[in-house]
Amino acid sequence: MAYWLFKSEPDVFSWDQQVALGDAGGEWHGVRNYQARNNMRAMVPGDRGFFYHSQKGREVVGIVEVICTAHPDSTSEDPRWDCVDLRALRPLTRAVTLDEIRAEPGLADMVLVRNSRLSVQPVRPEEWQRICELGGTEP
DNA sequence: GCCAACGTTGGC
DNA sequence: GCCAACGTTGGC
Repeated sequence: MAYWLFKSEPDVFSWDQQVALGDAGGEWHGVRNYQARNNMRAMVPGDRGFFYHSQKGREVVGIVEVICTAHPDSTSEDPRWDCVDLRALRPLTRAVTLDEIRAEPGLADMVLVRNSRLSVQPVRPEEWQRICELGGTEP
């Protein structure tokens, strides 16, 4: 199983909205960046992801599950853009902020820190473990 | 709201 | 295929 991180501005699409979609989940649409798209193409059902609030919050707030492989993004006519579907699994007991992540020696090399603009990014197993610990939830 | 970092586009 | 111009993202 692989781990990922999905970024969203809470004003546009928040964790609460993801939760409201229920177990059926929904498309992670709107990504128009090749690197982010390629990451979604590499996903398989069962992969896990952190749900991160950018701009307002700047913190990891929950855990999602990838529920299907990449397919055309229904919000684009352009066949280049694919996306996966996600469903909310559980919130973190407490959100883990970007500042905390930066302050953790073991997390300093996260893509979130190194390339803050990439909206869908891979997470290493040890990073996953550590953020789950900080967030007070099972990995 | 500003600006640095990064990605994309298009002229050559 | 290079690179300048432009647009977007996201932290501050």
